[in-house]
Amino acid sequence: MASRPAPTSRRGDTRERILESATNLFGTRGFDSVSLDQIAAEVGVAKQSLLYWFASKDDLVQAVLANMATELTVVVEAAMRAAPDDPLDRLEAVVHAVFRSAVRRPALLGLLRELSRLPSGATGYMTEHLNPLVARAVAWMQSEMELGRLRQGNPAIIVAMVYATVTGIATEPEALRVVGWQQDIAGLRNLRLEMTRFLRAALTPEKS
Amino acid sequence: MASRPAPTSRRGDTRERILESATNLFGTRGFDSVSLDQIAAEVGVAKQSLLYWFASKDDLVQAVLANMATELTVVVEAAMRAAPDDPLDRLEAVVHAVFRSAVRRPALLGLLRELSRLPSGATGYMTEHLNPLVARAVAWMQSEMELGRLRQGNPAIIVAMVYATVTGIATEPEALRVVGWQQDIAGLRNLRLEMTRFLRAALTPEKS
DNA sequence: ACGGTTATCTACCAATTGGTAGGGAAATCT
DNA sequence: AGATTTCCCTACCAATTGGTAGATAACCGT
Repeated sequence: MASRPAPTSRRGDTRERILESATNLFGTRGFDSVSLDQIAAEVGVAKQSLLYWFASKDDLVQAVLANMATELTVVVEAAMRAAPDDPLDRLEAVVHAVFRSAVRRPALLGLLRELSRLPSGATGYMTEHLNPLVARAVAWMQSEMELGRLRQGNPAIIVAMVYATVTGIATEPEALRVVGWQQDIAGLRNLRLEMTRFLRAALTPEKS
Repeated sequence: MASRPAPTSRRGDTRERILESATNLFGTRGFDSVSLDQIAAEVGVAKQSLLYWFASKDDLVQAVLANMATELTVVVEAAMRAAPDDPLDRLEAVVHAVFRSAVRRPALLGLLRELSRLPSGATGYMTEHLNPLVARAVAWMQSEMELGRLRQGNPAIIVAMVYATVTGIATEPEALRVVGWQQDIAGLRNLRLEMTRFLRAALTPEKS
């Protein structure tokens, strides 16, 4: 009685497909709002298959976060390396890269914002994971300030502020729709340009 | 058999106490993550008392959002009226007021960010509620731009960007802690000043 | 003093949650 | 070939979820 359908011939990418779906759902709807059943349904697999690959929901969350951290790190570092030397140009390149990633995959920055809701254990893990990236950003900004190539200020807070601006814009399309922004290709381009000008203006050194 | 404890002599403020707790919990932990039992426990009342005052969880959410919208509107409009005429000073005053509210009550802006997760029905309701406020902000910014008293740009997007910056900073203390910010009174003051300088720099008109 | 309204409670309930137990097909190893 | 491991499944389960039913006590106007 060959009643059970053959394993649907999906190649051994189940684990990655779970991670993919979980990332998108967690990042857009929040951790608690997404059930294992929903993820399983989207992947097209039984819930217990999730629990085979990830021992618990917490484990899955952690894997998703780790994934996101490395993905983000790769994007930022690649943009950083390829960018010109002038700090404003460089910042623009990084923001552009992150923004493009976020548009293609809104869950990416959404996950970052979800961190505040986690039982603080995972937060610690993540900060540890992202700390090198953040520390380098702060150090870089500080040194550029000292060279007078960026506006003076508290580099740590300013890094946080740039992060807040980009993340907020990228993860809250509602806020943009409320002010009447059109979500099409032209609108997206315009948004990016406007954001770039905003950040440039915010960070350009005062001509002393 | 006077076994049941007398209604604890709490004055008829149950409804407001429910709204208060619900606002804080929803705003900090998210809608789906907070159960009616949790709210009831915090208020010190049976869950069915919540359902007496609010027919369903959705009703409660809606009431919380309406509350938040008016509260925010009051804060912004009061600051707007009391502020000086210069647009940068005025913006600073409004940001200051909103920021102070948000620090005292982190859930306020947190709720705003939660909107993206709602089943889009409530989103529509909220945009309708907040639209006047937003529309006036955009119109004001546009006219000031035309007068050359603010940096030129797309006023709608810039309003959204200022919102994103302030909201992000106010609702994501984790992001600040990652960059090494100290959450004390001095740190808070410093944060506010730095944010003000950031926004001023971003919006000051280019000397043509 | 009394009938209705107001406000709160206890007792349930069906659905959903994250998770366990264990079975079976297929691939891999010896 | 036979044993073992890998991968996914069906069948359950206890706890929690939002919500219903209905009782009870206090208050209120008459």
